[in-house]
Amino acid sequence: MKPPTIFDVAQEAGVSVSTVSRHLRGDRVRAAERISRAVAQLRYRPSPAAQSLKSGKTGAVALVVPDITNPFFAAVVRGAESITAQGGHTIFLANTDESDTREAEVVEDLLTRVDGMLLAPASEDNPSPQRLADAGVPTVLIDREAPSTGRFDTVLIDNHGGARSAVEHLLSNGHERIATIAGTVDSTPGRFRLEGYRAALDAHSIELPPEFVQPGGFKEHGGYQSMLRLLALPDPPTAVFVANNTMTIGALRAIKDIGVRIPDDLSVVGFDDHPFSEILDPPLTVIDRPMEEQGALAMRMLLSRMRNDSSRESRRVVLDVRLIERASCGPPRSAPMGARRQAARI
Amino acid sequence: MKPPTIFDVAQEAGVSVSTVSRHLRGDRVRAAERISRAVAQLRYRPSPAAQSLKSGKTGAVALVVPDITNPFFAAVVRGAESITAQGGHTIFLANTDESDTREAEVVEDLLTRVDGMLLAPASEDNPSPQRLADAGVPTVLIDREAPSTGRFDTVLIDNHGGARSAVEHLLSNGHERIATIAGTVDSTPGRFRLEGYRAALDAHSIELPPEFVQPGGFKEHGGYQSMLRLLALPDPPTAVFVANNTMTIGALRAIKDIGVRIPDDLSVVGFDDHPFSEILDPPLTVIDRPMEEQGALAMRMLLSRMRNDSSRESRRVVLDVRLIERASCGPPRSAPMGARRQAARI
DNA sequence: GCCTCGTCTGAAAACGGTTTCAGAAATTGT
DNA sequence: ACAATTTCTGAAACCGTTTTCAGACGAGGC
Repeated sequence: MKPPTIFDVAQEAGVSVSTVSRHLRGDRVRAAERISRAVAQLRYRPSPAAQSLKSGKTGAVALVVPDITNPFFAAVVRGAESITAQGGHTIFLANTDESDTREAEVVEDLLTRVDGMLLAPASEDNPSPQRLADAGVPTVLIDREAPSTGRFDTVLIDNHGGARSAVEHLLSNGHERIATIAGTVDSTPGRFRLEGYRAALDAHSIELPPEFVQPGGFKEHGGYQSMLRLLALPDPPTAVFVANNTMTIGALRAIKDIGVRIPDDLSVVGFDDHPFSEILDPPLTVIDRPMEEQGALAMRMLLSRMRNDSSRESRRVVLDVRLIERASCGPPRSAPMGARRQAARI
Repeated sequence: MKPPTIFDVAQEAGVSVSTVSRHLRGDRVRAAERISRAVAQLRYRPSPAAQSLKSGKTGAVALVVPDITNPFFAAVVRGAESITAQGGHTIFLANTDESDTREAEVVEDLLTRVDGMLLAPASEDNPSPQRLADAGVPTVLIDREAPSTGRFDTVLIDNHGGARSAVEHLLSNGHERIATIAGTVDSTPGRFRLEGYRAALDAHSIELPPEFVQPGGFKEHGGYQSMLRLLALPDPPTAVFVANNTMTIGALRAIKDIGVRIPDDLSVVGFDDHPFSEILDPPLTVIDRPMEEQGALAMRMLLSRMRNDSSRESRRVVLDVRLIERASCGPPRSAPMGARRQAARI
């Protein structure tokens, strides 16, 4: 009934527990054969609790994300998991629901149960990374920075550049009235994507009506409402850059409800690709990034950091993004013929 | 540097470790005030390793799924997580990549680290549930059964009824040449959805050409290939029931590539709803089910089972599904006028 | 003021491993 | 065959908690 202990194995094999322990850890031992048989027969597995009590290591890492149902974070989890699958670490997963207080709770709880943590903080000014640093838990931040606290290993993507190239794609199609549905501004992706958007317009000296920046909060409903507001404007935009995947769904739903046509009436660029993007009508132009790679890289950095005893100085990696051109962008209705012709050639 | 132990707290508060332990577990203690202060000041947190060594409980549950990037399983994880968030259990997550051998590995590894397990087995005849039963780990199966072994608590959905109502919806639109892209037949959902499909056709005495059942393996690529084969048939179907979400994406991509139009040339019903389903053109008719609820319910059953010391006999819960009618189904091209008119009224 | 009773306390023994230490056995060299 | 090594072994300490077991202390009854 009760799981067998190392003592049972020792007894079965007629040796001391020390010998069994040594054999299991790889030492040469005379009774190796008998011990292996006893282990197999009793189906013995060492107790992780006892092992980690002695060693101080838990053999586990935590992975804390704002929302596992977001395909991006699901991909990150998968990428991270594919790395640990080899190296014998198991993964604790926790959702924070984009809430700082919930994040503080789960971090506090996980703190003692893991050897390291992969964290996508809910906001930039939240205290979790600092807490982890204080507790001496190796930590790698994913997708979001913690500028208030010290340096952390971080795996980001080029949010600024991605947003900028999205907007530039729209500009090159002849658009000038380009709006954005922005994410939460106190998160790294939200902030930089908004800045990239602004920078692109700035570079082309295009004035930006304040109502062209709509807060969508990275939520589908926010994207829906924002798009509704944009389309209700007396002088609506001819193109919209939507700053993440879930808001894009909401925005497209609003567009569908209103009856606006893409790309004839409105051009749209989203952020983050999805298998569905390709089969929408029209297929959606998006900024794509290596999602699983981002999770895998973060996990590799975490494992390395856990080995190197936190001596090495912290690294900040920025992954490249790329524009996937599909058919959701075209020239604006009132565009000069040049741009219209140019777009038609694509 | 090193985390403080209960001994440090005892020293700081000027009492014995026993007293500290008692206070933390809720006993009335004279030095309660001083101890609390010492705990707060040292930021003491009991070591889970030591606690579980003593108690035999780990305070963790495992959640083993075939593919976390499948939105269904992501939703299940979220639902399960929302339950444990209250009750103080943390979640180990593992992916099996739909592989029996990988599943055996992770189950074997997790076995000793958790008090209970939520498992969506990769196939129906795999040995993991039996192994868990042998080891005395409370287990609840999600979405997939283990008929070979004994009874387990299981949370299923009405796959048979869902498939059947999907096909009946197509029949009521006047279709008679209805194909299916089936999942892996040795999994519960794959098996029952196929049977439900067959049952519906049988009930209407419709003969079924063998090539109308295409194996898609629950993968996007399989859905793509299957749809290509169906459309290349000399006498192709006028409607297709696709047995899961990922295959549906592939199938729709094939349809788009070929240039077939929905629902004019082909009607389609998918299994599992998705935010994107509504904004496809045309919006996709699907069988929907309570995904997060399925995860939450499974977790509730697991926690209950963990309390009741596995005495109670096992329960098998089947959740209802429902058809969401959208615009991807219409009468077949060659349908009799009656059906065509009837469909138009909808 | 003394005895009894109940409450609170600290020492010590687990829990199941790993690791140090010293001694036993096996090996080598002569 | 004996000493000097080397390899292997078991006893015991330890990791940080919880829990049992007595004993100390204070309160209440006579």
